Amino acid sequence: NAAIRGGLHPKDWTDANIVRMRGQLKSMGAMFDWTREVDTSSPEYFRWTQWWFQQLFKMGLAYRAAAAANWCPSCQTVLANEQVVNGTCERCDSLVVQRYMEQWFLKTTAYAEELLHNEDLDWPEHVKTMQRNWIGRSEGAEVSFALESPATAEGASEPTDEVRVFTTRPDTLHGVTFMVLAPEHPLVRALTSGAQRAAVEAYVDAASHATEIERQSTEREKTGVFTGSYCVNRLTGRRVPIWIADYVLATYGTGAVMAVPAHDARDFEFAGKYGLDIEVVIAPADWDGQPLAAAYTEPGTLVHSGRFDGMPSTEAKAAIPRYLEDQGWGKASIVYRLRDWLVSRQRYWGAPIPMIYCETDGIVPVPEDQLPVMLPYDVEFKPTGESPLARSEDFVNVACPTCGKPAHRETDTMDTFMCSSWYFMRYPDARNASMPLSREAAEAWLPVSQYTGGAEHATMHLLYARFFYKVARDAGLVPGDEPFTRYFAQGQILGPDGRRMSKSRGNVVAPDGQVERWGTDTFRAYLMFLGPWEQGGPYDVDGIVGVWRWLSRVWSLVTEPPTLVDAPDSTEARELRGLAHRTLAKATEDLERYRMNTVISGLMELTNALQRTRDAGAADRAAWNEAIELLTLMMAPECPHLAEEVWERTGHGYSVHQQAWPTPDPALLRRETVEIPVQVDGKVRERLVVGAEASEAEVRAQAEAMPRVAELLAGREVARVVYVPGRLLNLVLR
RNA sequence: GCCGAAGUGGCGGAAUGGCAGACGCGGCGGUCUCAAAAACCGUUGGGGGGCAACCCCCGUGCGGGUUCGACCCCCGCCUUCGGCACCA
Repeated sequence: NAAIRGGLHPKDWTDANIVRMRGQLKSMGAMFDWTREVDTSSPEYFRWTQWWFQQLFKMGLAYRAAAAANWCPSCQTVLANEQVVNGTCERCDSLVVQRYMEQWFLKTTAYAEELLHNEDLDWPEHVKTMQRNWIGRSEGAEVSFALESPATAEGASEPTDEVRVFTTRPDTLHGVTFMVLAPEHPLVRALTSGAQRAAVEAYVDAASHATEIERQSTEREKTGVFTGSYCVNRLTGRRVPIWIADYVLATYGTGAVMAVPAHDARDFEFAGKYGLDIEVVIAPADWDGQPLAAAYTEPGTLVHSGRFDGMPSTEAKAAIPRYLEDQGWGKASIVYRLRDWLVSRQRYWGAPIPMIYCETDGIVPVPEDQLPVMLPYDVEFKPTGESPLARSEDFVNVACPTCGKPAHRETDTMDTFMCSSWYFMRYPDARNASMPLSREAAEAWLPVSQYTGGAEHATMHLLYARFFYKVARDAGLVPGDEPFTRYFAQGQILGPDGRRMSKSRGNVVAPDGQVERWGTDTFRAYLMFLGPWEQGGPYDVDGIVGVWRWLSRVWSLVTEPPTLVDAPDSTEARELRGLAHRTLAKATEDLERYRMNTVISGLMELTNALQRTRDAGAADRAAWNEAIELLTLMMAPECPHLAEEVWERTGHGYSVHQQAWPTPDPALLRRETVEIPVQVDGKVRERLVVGAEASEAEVRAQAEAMPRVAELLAGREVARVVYVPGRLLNLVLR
């Protein structure tokens, strides 16, 4: 889309961006091993993305199925969700419809259970929670309801005599009074009676214009239409009307739900609105046999449930599915909210899907020695009504690898998430021309010990990458089970408009201007100083001059030092060394937690103290040199260029970046005296300087001797004394 | 709507049960300068009192709670941001 807007070919635009961003990364002093650079849009890389696709196909993890895509009838093209605005096309305002076509899926659900278990990963808890909720495991039962007369589902050849539903409440099965299918359910057309046809078709059409987010809104009023057909609850023999409603999604469970209005709030509301029966089957403890005023969703005792009467509902959740299984009417079942991954894109700019369709041999992978399937450069990539590659006859027409007869290539390309799901597995062996990576390289480097990326990737990229890694493991390519043992979710620097910087929004601000004006070290340190790394915020360079001033002060300390004398036991010398080591202790701790902003502020404080010492005229030689040396070492990660220069000027050899991170001296961390607040009834009234190890009695006596404290205590009785050594004293009055 | 996160001076933020506002920007006052910029020094949450050293009250989105003590923990709300499967 950016290329179309800019009137450029996507490849030229991408290549230009790569050159530019490579330069930006280097200008910012980012240190990478460039021999391992990977470009996911290069044939050397996407050859292996295609190899992965075939690997998944051979492992039975890739399959074709019909799936909906947003379709603009006027532009004749598939739209991304982002391009659909209020149900209409962002380009031409036409009403967007759902168009069904055969597309490729990857079986992410095959790994749902394993992906759910992320508790041992050293990742932020909120990201792990989001993933678990996204995968959304639900335990329940799949239950078969008998159709009154057989019906043929869309796309099926044989009629069926049942509708299957998934429910998390099998204990309420005897209270089913209606059934609801998703409007897209394949049986809808067959089950619709003549009298209901117009209403059902209108409803299905309306539902195709609503987004999934709208349909799942719990505030939106539930609507639905009766199909005119019935099915039978095998357990009770009850005749159950079949409805359709858009709050039921075709993509979850079986795309059909049984409705128990007495024990589900949504069903209760729906039954009330359409005058459907409400049958109580779980009795609350104090139930008087009267109709319920609202759905009762808590545990209780089964009633009107035949052989299960009197059973606690918690027990019935297991007993009823067991019974269903014995009868052949259903079974206990677990479903996941997670869906299989649709990877087909009807777009030009992507890795071609390396498959061939032959009338005789069906779906045939392109032979491995013919990979990569190249993406032709000279193709009309603007929207035309079909996949752009389908218009290139040279691309489409191919001999079947099996029988040699004319066949045609798949013309869809892969979701770019495919390319980004395994790139980190390529870094260990980026130039390997015979396989995606060797086992030796994988053993040496994987899994990734520290991964970093925005939390916006929590449920998609990070989950796809975990899926890919497990597939790679099962293919014997990589060690371990997880790609990223440790992960840090950085915040995002937003555009000046406060929204995410994005090529499609056009609000991207490049760092070049600031690097040019202030230099790399100032810009780097400023980015770190802006705020907590996991937080992010709007891009705003107003404060950058403060970092520039700081670095200028550091420079002046080195070029214009004080007169150095030998006075190692002076108070000033001891205080300077103590401050330097306390700063080091804090920086060490902060760096481990990636709190770069407080590392910088600590270094600024140390610099300010050094400047005060310098301005006083003279300093102890050893203490001064030690403080400057520690400051330089602590600055090396943030301001690598200035740190190197200072390192050399203070008489050290090359290089500061080859020094070990220093260790604080514990003896210097202890303060001899501390100032603690004296509180009376929780309010600070005085401050007291005491020895760090002073006892409660000692401190209390000193505090009570202070005139203001004595005044506040006059005539009152101290009921309680709270003393936290080194922190505070609190005198609580009666 | 659902899932996740965040709300602190004019601004970015610090403090994760113990002195709210470290560090920095900006503002104000000053030094230097013919002047301006830059640089440097001082000052800076709001309100009130005192000639003054200082003192008092209020204050971390809103309402409640726990605690000697709450920005921090608990309950309920509000707002903003991220994600919601074709932006990546």
